Amino acid sequence: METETPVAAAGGAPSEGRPPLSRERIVTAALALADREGLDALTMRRLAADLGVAPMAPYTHVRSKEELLSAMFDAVIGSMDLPEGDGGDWSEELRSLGRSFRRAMLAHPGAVPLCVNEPPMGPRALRAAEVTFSVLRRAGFADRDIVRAFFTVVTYAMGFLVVEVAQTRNCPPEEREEMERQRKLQFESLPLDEFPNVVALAPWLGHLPVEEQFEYGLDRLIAGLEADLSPGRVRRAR
Amino acid sequence: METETPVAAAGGAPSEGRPPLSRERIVTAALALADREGLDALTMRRLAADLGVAPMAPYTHVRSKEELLSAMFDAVIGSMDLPEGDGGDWSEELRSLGRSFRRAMLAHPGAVPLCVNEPPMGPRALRAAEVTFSVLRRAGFADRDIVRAFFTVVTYAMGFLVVEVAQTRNCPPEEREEMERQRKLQFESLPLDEFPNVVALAPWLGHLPVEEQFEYGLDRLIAGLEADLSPGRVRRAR
DNA sequence: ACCTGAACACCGTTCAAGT
DNA sequence: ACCTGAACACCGTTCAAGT
Repeated sequence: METETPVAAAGGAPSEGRPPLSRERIVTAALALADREGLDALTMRRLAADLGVAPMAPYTHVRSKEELLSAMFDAVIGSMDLPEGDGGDWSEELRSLGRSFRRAMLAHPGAVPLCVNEPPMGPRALRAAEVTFSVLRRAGFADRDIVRAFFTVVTYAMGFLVVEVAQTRNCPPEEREEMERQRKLQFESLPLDEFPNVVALAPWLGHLPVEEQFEYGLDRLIAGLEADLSPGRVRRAR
Repeated sequence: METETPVAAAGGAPSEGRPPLSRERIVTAALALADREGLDALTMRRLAADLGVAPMAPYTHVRSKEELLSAMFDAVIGSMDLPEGDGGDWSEELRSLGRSFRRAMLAHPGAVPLCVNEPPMGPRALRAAEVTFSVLRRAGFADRDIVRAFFTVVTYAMGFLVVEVAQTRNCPPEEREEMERQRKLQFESLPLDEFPNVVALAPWLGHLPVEEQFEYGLDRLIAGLEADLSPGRVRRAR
């Protein structure tokens, strides 16, 4: 988070001049730990150790581990870059919001798996939602479709991110190429009569350029929304 | 799984006439446990207890908990209903594959969070992938776009499901209506000057008909794919 | 109000034995 | 080959104390 207070960041002696615990300090430390070693390594006990404090101390500021996880997710989404101006093509603005969401989440890969727990509607995430709603409203969507379109884009982006970081986390970049080659070979060697398409597509299935794939899906989704809006098409009743 | 052997399903005495452990029996029991009490309750120790066996016994058939989770996910996707005929509108077939995926996953809600670990490309899931590829090929997509379109639809469906079951799990149907009313009120009471759209959309944000929302996104996505394919539009180079 | 320390009821997995 | 039992190094959270 950019709101992080950098005071005494390099934790020195355990109990000397240590700033008092606060919700924000706890969330920041939790994000740092999850980013460094993965969400599984984020343990209330390890978190307390990182903060130089007894295992139960964080519970004064956070009701439970689950509440902490929610706060972490909300904090990351709250750090999204949001467009300022009200001008420009709505579809380009929506695309840019999608990219912004991905960028913010990738800055804290440890928090990405939290996507699965709840839609991004926490206190700090609300600003991003508001901006997205206003973009869709100016595009001409009806109230109901604004909400539907919003959740559709969010669903796509979350699904993508969650799989993206899961893939990149459990396989360091050095082994990456080798793994892709392995997977390609595996698909190629399947029985041709049973899996003709999997075999034929093996080269593409082995190596998915992640950036391009994100853009492709986002493009198709927004094109689909555009088609729903365009005057040449009959709007569905209700 | 429909391949489940129903022999001695009602586990009686701990060590009398019990069928020998097998990978399949383990996966089936693990799915049953996860469906009943959630993925968090799926513990190697509890699983062993359910199977009437020592904590370490399952490890003879399964290398680690992670491997078991992969097998569970693959088994659920392998249970998808797949269209037989090669006829019909490709977009309708794709829609129906999306629905089939959701139906299969919802039949085992405990396995849904596993979506985040890997794309559905395991041994049993491959049949579903093959069918989807063939539908997209007949639609006229180039090899590369077949794969891109496939992963886009899968990403959307997985993202949707993961949030859907997370929402329905930690809130029983009785409390559901009350929670929705609460959320609506919460959105309505936000400062109007800061969140005009969130306030205006509160009724829709409170209550999202889940079935409809899934169909909406799937429709828009497929419409977007259609637009990429239609002759009236210039196909992108490369 | 904020933090501590011991304790409870759990985990996944290793390892050496058993049959 | 398949299963057991004890053990190791952990969990989240409750509870009674401390300051």
